[in-house]
Amino acid sequence: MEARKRAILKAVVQEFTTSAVPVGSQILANRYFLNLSSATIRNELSNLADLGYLVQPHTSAGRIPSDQGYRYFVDFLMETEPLPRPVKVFIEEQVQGAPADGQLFVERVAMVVAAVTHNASVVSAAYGPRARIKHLDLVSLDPQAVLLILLMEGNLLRQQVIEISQPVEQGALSRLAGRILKNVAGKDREEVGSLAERLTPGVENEVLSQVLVLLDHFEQGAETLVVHDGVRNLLKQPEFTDTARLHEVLEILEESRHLSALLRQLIMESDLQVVIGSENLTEQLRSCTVVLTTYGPSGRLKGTLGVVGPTRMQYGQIVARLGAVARAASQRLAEIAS
Amino acid sequence: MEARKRAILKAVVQEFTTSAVPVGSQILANRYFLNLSSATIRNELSNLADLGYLVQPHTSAGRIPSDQGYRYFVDFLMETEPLPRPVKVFIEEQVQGAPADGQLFVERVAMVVAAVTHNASVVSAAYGPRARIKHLDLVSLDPQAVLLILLMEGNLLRQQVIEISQPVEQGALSRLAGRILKNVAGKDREEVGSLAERLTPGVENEVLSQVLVLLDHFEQGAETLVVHDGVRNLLKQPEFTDTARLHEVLEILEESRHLSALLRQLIMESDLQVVIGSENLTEQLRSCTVVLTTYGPSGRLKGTLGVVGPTRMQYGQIVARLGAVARAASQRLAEIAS
DNA sequence: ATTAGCACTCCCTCCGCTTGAGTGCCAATT
DNA sequence: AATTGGCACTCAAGCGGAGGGAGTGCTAAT
Repeated sequence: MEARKRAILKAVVQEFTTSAVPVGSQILANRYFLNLSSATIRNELSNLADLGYLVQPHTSAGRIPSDQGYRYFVDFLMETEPLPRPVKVFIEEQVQGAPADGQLFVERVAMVVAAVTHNASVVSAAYGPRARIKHLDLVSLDPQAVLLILLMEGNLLRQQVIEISQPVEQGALSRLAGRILKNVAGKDREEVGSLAERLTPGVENEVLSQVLVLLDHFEQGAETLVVHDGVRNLLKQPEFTDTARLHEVLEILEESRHLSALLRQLIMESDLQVVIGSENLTEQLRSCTVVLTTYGPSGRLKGTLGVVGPTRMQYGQIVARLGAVARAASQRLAEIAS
Repeated sequence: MEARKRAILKAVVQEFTTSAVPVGSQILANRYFLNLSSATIRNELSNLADLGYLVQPHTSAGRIPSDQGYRYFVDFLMETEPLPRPVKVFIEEQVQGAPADGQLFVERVAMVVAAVTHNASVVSAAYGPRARIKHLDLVSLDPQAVLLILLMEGNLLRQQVIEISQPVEQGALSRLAGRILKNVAGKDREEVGSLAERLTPGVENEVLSQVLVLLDHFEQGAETLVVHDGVRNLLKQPEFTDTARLHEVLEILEESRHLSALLRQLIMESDLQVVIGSENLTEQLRSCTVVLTTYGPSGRLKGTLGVVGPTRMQYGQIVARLGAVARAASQRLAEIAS
């Protein structure tokens, strides 16, 4: 595309993302292209519309970017905005002070993302199929019931009540837990699996197989480790004055099953993903953009962190800020979840 | 108030809560009072309005209940609806199958409340100042840093990184944890506090004082243990077609600090609380009703569970269903968090 | 290739009109 | 004395047309 067309497309996106009003040739000529007349710009706009980058809400209105227009903008024209000092400070303070607890950590990060992007945020805990067991403990509830406590890398803590075939009292349980831990500490799902196969039946094996169940549960059910925040930010956007739109989005956000599926399917591919409007496979998100990136202290451990908002969002700013939060979160997690 | 006035007020509330349209004398005469003329009912409606139980949106409209009208209805006229069989089954299945983990348990309960009341739900974890320590463990991170894991009654699990003054390796840590646990198991904040005072300085005391910090943190920061769900249900209600209203409510729901403060202040007083519209001390909830009740396996351990919705809600149904969830949750918690 | 000029389109807002549901009151009825 | 039918009155909501204005597309001139 010629340079001038690109410049005009860029101007349209920038103008529209801040004003939310379809932008006309006059405004572009006055604010962005002082050396061109509005008529020239009209011709270019018309061309850009023919090419599919812009659309007109109705005949006598200005232009707004199509999904394809936003796509071109994000791929070729967008400049990531430098972080304003206060935003940088806010992110660092909040994330550096985030609790070690995996669940609380995720909630904190979601809060920060929502605050700095002024959109809804979505964050999943750092986990992965090769995550290692960090600690394990057994607590006696009644003679045959035991609470299994499992701490994974990323400081994800889970508990599960398990039944054992013969009564064991707390002292023996603690020793058993210590013995098992020696074998499984630092191991991942697969390694523990092969360990369990080699073990003769007995209480130790019963516990191990439950550990496996819990690990698998972790894996599929990353659902429980996805949180969202900042829905209130969406309410301020004109595209959500119609509550029907918002209802669709909330259906996704409040159903963590859907949400985790969405994240998993998207984040496979690359480190920064911008999914614009109709590019979304999820029906309910067709009028939204989802921006996702990953964070994590290591290659094994990956969490997702993202933004959900109207397709009209300030891409440059949001990508920059999301990246900053991701870096801070990775760093903090390396400290506390080593 | 005379019986007939009460009957008419009751009819107005019932009609309005389902239709969301101001109710006129005609409809009442036709559907509820076949032996009275609409003129008679008009007189009664006029009286009820003078008494402050009803208001008129405008001169030539029907009547809607005022906050005072709803208050009278809830105090004297409401009949708790019997649970439909499928609802009963749903509640029991979902709550019986709720995970042992305190956090996940709360999330499950919030989902159930939202589903059966068709409103937004708010649930806090079962906790109290006299909650007892159930288990405690120490995990070595690096030589001087230790992860303290604390399991409380109600299966609330928290972790905190603590610094110790001299390096201790994992084996010794585990023995130390066992020793401390012997002393603190089954004790509450106060008992652990007096224990710590009697202890000579040393690593054991350092750990104990951190346990106290964590317990205090639990206490004030019940904030982290309040979840909400079902905001999407509110979007279907005509009173929230204006997004400004919804924004106010979301400000409260999404700020868990506010939310926990709200719950704490409300639930002090009685076991079932219905706070209607302007009765709310919280500015942003002035057009909402909050219905709260408590649940818990014991007197020591109390959680809150509630509904936030428009003042026009089906009080009888919601109170009944909330109660059913509370009972199921108490029972389930007694099983798993003994 | 650019631009001034101009007719044209169409949304938006305002205004007045009509409709209809509902009220309040009065006089008649039981 | 309570109830009721009758009736004038009120006001929101829906409809349709007029006017304004922002913006376009086209044409002809530069």
